[in-house]
Amino acid sequence: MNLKQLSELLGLSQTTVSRALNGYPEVNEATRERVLQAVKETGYRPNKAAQRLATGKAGSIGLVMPTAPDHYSDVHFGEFLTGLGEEAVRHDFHFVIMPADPNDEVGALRRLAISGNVDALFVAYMRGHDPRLPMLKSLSMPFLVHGRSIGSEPDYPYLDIDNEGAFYDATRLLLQLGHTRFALLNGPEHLDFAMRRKNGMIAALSERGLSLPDDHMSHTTMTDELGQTAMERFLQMPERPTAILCSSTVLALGAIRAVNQAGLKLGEDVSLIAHDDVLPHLKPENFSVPLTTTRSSLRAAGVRIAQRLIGTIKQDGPFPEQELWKTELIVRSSTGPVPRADQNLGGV
Amino acid sequence: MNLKQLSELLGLSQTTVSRALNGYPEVNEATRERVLQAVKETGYRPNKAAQRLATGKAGSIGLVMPTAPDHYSDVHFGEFLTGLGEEAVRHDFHFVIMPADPNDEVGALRRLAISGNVDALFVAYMRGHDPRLPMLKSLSMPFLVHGRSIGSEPDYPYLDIDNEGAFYDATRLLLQLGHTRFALLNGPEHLDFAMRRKNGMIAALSERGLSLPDDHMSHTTMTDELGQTAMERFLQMPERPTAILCSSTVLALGAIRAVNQAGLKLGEDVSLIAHDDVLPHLKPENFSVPLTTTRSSLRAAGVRIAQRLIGTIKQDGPFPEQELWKTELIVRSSTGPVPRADQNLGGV
DNA sequence: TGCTTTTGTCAAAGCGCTTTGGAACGGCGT
DNA sequence: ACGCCGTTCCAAAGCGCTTTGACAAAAGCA
Repeated sequence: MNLKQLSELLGLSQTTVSRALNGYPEVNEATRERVLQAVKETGYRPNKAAQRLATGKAGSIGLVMPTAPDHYSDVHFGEFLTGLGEEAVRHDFHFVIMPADPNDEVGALRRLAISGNVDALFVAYMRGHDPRLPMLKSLSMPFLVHGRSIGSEPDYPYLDIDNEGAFYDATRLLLQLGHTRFALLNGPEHLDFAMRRKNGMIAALSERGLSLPDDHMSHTTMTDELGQTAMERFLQMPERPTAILCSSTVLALGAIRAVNQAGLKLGEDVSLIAHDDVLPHLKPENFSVPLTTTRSSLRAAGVRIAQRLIGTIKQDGPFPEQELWKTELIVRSSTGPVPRADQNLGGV
Repeated sequence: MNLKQLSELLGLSQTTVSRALNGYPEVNEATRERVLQAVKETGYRPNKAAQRLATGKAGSIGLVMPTAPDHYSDVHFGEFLTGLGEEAVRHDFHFVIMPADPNDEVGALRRLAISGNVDALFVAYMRGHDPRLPMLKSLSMPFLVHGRSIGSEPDYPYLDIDNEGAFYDATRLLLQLGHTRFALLNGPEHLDFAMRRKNGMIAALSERGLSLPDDHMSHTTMTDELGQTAMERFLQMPERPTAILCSSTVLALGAIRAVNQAGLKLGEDVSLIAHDDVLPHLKPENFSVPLTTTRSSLRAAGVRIAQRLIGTIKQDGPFPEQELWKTELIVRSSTGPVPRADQNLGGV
């Protein structure tokens, strides 16, 4: 069943049917209804290839999937992709994926761009001075990045959350509660978001004349096991930290296991604030001690990025080039005043 | 630059140029050379959409990417995808990916099929009685599965490795070395390959009148941390197992850490055989005690699957419908005779 | 030499859609 | 009655490629 057959069936011209389908104003509402009805009955679906040829739009956005262990072992990426996918399906867009050796991300991105299969590109997992950025800019194809890249000219379209602000605020809260000995469970060190969170934390600390020694930071892939291991190390320190910042609720899950196994009480002996990406299977309010968090939905970011990308392709715009989402600081029970015994002991 | 312009430039007809490009025989070799040369100089690339429209082929294969934590936290999938991608790039094919809620895999697969964006479908991570299979069969679109599905009618095209055989052989080797107390570090219980490996192991054991109690099996996502945890549990048993089978070298990595930390010697106190997917960053011969393995390259499987899928689409066939790859049993130093002290103690 | 094959090339007809430039029609004012 | 406008629809021209059917030119055969 194609447009021609459908239009013959309806006794209309192809033009009219096409316009009815694509929401053009110059077609009678009654006619449009009739067309829509016929589409339902016949199960007509426009041929994608023909649409692509006629419009010059592929209806797809490209992304290269790095096959490095770092990226894969990451439920966060899955959650984000789900958001992207949700919105894409809604507009009948799809993703073209190119698996690539992590050493050849730039090349893979270029190949994807010139393949003619995509209208726009998307990248994530930004690093400092990210080499993909100059490449994308030279490409004359719309693109959007999730996150930012420290050290790069900030003249590219992005969506990011205010990582510095989030961890700055979280640190301030803990400082106000009297804590002076801090530690950080962070994501992989080379990733932009991890750097920014660290910076935000350090900024707040230095306002009080405190610093954060290297051995009080852990940079790992964000799994619960690694969170536990790192936390165990912190807890074995002679002057163990009482205030922990944590880049993910997944890391926090492990960290809290370590706290419990050490016979300590979360929110009393140890205060912890985690960043909450709103993962559906891991709700901070359901932890045995509900978690104080900085919150920003990863899935919502995916939805928004898909929206902007698709909007740009369809030229629905204009969209803001750069969006920086504030996070919410939600106080629950995992934070409390510094324990009496640890007061006035001075910072690390 | 399009075909028309290119042909005018060359003083040839579009037909001839098109034929020269697509390897048809009825064009003079000298002419073909000339065309190819011009393509290089002008950087001409055929318009994908037009090709799709003219040929009816999309030049792409679809896969739904489950966003469940299980699948993501899996370097194995990345390695496999790399193989697929390698071969796809070679033929200028691409993947269309649809991220999907794990509860809606079947629906996502159907949407992908009717979207008109793909010529063929690919699925992996098969489970028993997999509900995707009947759906795919009803679809009149070529598909290929990696793995098999216990409990399903075996009338679908697949590529799988002989998981039963691999673990049967591995178990026999350990039995011949005198071991009687076994344990298994396996992948997620509901996945077909894990079931088959367990079955192969149990088959070999029962030939000697041995069995494998539930607490001597661990079913987890295949990360090194979880391998370590599970192994620690095995080693704390009053009659600790001396022979370990392991579904991945990644699990083995953690397991061996546990062995070392318990002050035991691999290949002497404990023998271990792991399945080796030939992950580039984890070579069994580079372990401090080189690992005895059952080997089958996951990347090679990816390449082969892409070949078959692309071949089917291009009707290059015929390909065998079902392929079952034998694994190699490669003996290195992580296996040795049962320790003297543990001899004749009887199986679990 | 005249005849049939083979070889190398071409013009033109799609593939199924979007979109441009008009045309038919009714309602309005004069 | 006429001309003019806005609305609603249509015919036809692409989009860039593949492929069919035909045709010259070259080659093989008698």
